[in-house]
Amino acid sequence: MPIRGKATSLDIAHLAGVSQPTVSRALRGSPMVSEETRRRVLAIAEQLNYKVDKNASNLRTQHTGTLALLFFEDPTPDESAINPFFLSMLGSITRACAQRGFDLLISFQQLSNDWQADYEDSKKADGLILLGYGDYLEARSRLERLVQQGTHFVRWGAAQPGQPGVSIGCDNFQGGHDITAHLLAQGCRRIAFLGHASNHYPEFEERYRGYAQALEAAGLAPDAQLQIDAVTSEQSGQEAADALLARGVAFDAIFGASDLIAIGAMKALHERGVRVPEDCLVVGFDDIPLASFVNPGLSTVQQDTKQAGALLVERLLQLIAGEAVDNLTIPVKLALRGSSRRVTASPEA
Amino acid sequence: MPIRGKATSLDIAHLAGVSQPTVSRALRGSPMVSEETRRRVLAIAEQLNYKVDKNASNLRTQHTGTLALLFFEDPTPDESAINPFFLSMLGSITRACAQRGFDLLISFQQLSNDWQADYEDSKKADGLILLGYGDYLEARSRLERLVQQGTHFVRWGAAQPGQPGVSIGCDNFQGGHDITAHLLAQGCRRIAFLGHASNHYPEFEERYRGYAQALEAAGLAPDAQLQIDAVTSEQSGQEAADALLARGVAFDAIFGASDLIAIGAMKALHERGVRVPEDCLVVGFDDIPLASFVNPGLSTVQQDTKQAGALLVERLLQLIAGEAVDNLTIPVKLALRGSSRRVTASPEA
DNA sequence: CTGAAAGCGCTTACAG
DNA sequence: CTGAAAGCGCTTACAG
Repeated sequence: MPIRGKATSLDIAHLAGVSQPTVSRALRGSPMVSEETRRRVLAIAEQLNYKVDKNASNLRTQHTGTLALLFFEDPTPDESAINPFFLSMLGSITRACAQRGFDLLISFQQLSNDWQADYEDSKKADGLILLGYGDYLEARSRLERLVQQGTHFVRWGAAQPGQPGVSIGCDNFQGGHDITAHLLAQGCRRIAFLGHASNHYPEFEERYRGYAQALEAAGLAPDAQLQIDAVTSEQSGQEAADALLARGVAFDAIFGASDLIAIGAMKALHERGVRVPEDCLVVGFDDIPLASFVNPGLSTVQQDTKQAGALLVERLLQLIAGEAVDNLTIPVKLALRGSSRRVTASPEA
Repeated sequence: MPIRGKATSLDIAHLAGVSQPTVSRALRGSPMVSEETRRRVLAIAEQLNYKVDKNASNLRTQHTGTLALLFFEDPTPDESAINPFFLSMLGSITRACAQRGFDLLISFQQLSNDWQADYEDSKKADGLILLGYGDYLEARSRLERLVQQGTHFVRWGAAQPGQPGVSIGCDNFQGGHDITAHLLAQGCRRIAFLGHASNHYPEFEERYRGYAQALEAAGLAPDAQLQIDAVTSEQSGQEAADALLARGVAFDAIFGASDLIAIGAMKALHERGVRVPEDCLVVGFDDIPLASFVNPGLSTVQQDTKQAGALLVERLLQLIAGEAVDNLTIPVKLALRGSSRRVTASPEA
């Protein structure tokens, strides 16, 4: 038994009086090994605290048992500010990986100039999970390159026809529709939309389309004066709400394309003395943990991150196994709180 | 040039008309290769989109270029609820790793029964970063085993004499002292401490000791009636505050041993009609993002997670390089907000 | 059920 | 400056 350095399967073989391949078989639970031999090998392995060398076995088998998670967010000013929604996803993805016996390698793409970081090419991972709302049109060519290289990957985001690779996303359209219908049911007629509504941000665009359809179903036309661009950050939401106020147009509700936008907007309204929900209802999208903490609580569209993480991992594994995998859209539901509760009586904290 | 499968260094060697070791040297920037050869090799490698097989090179060199981050929290009821403080750490650790060219493997220990998951033994990582506030006495034997096995690791937490391995932590004592002194300066005399104050939770214990010393410096004695056990969660903080109220003892401030505890306590106070800060000041510890969002904003002790993450990685790398590394304590500072602002005039939102 | 042999794709002395 | 050789620690046909 070697004092220095970790034990190898050969050490165990010597001690057990068998060949090294037999040790390998015993350890991997092969049926081609007698019970007695297996027991002996296992006991010695345990005693030596032996662990299979992953590099050696990966090299031999040509797969890694590892998935890589790549965040490709727009670079944020404060680098520690990861979008809280993706943080929730991180948790569920980590768990899904662990349950299936895979390790997770994570990376933030801001730092890396070679985009997909070649995790799969360099045999560090069997496949990639892509997370992030950046400019889709910019990302698109990179996705195409991944497809072309035969890289296995799944992406969280709007599933659209003709797009490269496999996407899994929530039903942004339905979510946008339902939350808008909710505002309409509260009596709102002038609902502002804060967020990009272009094909650069397909998730937001879908939410906008749902918003527009709900309006039209109620006999209202979307008013361009009530839409202001914004990306997912509090700061951006605050600026957008300020810009909306500066336009001087009337509005009775704000739909933030993400919770961060909505929360930033609430802050702006508060600073200008516009009361939520008395003077203006506010809703968001995502249901990040913060949504239930702001005052009043933010009504929003809830994405099931637990299910999403599990599905991303499951589908990626299918892809790696060579199965065909389709895009997938996950249903959403509303989480209604104080920010969209029409008050008729006297306000209370 | 092979159509199927990734290119290897041998493929490149054939195409460049050199031996395979020469390709390896050229790619790794060895000075023992002529400029002309290097250029030729590099060009072909690029064209073939060649990437070094990490398993092969790791196996050969016997290190991985990967660090593993292990969360060992007490299992939480809602599994997606990772302590937000550690989430901030995750961000800064990821960045520090990337800057130094290391990959990060992450794992949540709740799922794994073999504790340190043997990342280093199985050659998946060169070293471990341990993150989590669990029961220290339970963790201790495991830390000892890691030391005994010669595993390289650093741990975030209270640095105490005689403890196994290297710990890096913030100055919990000073933080507890300073925030308590702040409350005293606001005129508080009956300050409750919500959180465990035993050696099972050394970080909390240190914060408690700082609290006690500040009280004593002001001529006050810590009152056991004003201390209630709690772990880091909103729920636990809420229960602790309820228990405090149930005791019927007078208090004019609450020091939550973590922000989550403090925020839970604020919720409990609010439900009982106790106003913050009019009737009772509240402070926490950590400065999680949520702290500035609750209403009123939570005064707290700020830990510099950016610096902490960088230091954890730096020290771990030193350890791996065989250097001696000491425990380290990072200074803290106060982040004062509305929850500890004594109001004399009329209250306002 | 077990062993001898080959090979995964690199890196690194060792010669020249 | 370059090549032939060895070997990192496994897994998997191939024989028996």
